[in-house]
Amino acid sequence: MRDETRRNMPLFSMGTVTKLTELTPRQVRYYEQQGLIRPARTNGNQRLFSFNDVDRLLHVKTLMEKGVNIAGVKEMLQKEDQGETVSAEVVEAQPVKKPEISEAELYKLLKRQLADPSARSNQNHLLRGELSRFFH
DNA sequence: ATTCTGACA
DNA sequence: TGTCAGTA
Repeated sequence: MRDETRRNMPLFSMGTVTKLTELTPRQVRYYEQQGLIRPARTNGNQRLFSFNDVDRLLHVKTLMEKGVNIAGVKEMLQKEDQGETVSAEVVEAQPVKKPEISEAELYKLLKRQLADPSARSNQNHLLRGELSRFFH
């Protein structure tokens, strides 16, 4: 199947996403309300995030850490969605380059997560299960 | 055990 | 944003 299709495949649970992004569930839900992401839902109304969602979330995170507010992040992601390049001062913040998280970076994150021994018998099994579908 | 929505001493 | 409540 097409790569874009794979990247939009609903795979991850809230728990997995919060561990992958280091964001709190509160933040993830809030960003969704702001229209920054639109994860799919299970029959039980549970969110199912795609690779793209995680990617965007990480993007949002780095932007916010640079002092950009929701309005600013919203504008930047919106323009990037339109294919435009966000260079800097559209917002009341610091100059933002091109923090677009690369797939390589995302894979590294996932790999570390899967290999992390400190995270004892946690839910790596869960993550593996979710990813197995992606790598099918 | 997890996640969800709504609400605010 | 945190957090507690009452569900599904």
